[in-house]
Amino acid sequence: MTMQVKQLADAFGVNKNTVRYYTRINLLRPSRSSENGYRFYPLEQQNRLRFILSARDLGFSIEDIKQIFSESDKGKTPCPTVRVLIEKRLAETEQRFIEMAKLRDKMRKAIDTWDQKPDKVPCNNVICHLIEDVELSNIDNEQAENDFLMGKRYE
Amino acid sequence: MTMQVKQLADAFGVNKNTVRYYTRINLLRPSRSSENGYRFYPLEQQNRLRFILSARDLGFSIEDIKQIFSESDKGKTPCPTVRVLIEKRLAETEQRFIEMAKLRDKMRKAIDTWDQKPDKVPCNNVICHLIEDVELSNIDNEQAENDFLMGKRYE
DNA sequence: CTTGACCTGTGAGCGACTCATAGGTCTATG
DNA sequence: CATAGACCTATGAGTCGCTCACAGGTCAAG
Repeated sequence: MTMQVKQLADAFGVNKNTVRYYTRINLLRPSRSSENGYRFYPLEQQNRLRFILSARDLGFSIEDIKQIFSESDKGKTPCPTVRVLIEKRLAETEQRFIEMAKLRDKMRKAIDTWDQKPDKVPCNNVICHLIEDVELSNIDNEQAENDFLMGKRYE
Repeated sequence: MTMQVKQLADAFGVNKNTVRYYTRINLLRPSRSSENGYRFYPLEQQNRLRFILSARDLGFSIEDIKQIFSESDKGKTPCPTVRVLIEKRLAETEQRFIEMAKLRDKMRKAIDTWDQKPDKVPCNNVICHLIEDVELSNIDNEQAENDFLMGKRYE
């Protein structure tokens, strides 16, 4: 029932160094063998790891998870905190999503136009004309694209 | 014509620490005052910075840019390398885009279902039921979503 | 001659791991 | 009972691309 590092890591499909890392930063709190210092993770700690992985999966940061634990460990409900935190993380994720989409489109467009262009040797001030020409054809109407990319919230 | 750090940074709208960082890692190679060691960036180096920023904007990594320079500095055309590298970076960007989209949807869905749910105090094995219940309703048909998210390549 | 705006190099911090190092412990087999 | 090999330990460094802090040197203007 109680597990050592490798057992626990294998049971949850994570790197054993990740388990050690979570232990190091005090997210997991195994008991220790007084003989050899080995960590032992009882059921409670296994549940803790399961929780950490679920929260991570939902986009919470390590700091978020620490904060959640700091409330639940006192017997307080962490739910209000969780509701606030996820809104922050969602906003960040949406921002990153938009940035990825823009970058993706920029790259695709570049590759597309480069197909027609020859390789060139660098000459005074021009290092790679492919890259340096991209900006020139970079007239974008960002807001329209944003509105599209954002999609609709469930309502 | 030749510029010091702050001038250069201001001219291109970047942090002066970024200019120093690029200099530190040998992407920029200013001349130095023999008296006080100050850096001076002539026109050639200003163009180099412009290039770095364009390449960065297109999703190239610092290592990529180093590689591009290592060819252009020898007078060789960096274009074939550039064409190969951007395909790699595009693949990564697409991957990250998909991950952001999935995460975003997961978070939105969670927030949506949480609206109906009460706050609860943690009790045996359950730290935050909001987070721990998400997995349960996590039956997704990933591939269909992927195909949608990927969009079409320009063809 | 002091103020304040510039400059220098180096080292640390960010996030969330992941790996390397160097060594201790346990179990099974010859 | 010795040894191999699979486990364990702690700690520090590496990843990426900056960004900032520190401690101090330099310069032009009032």
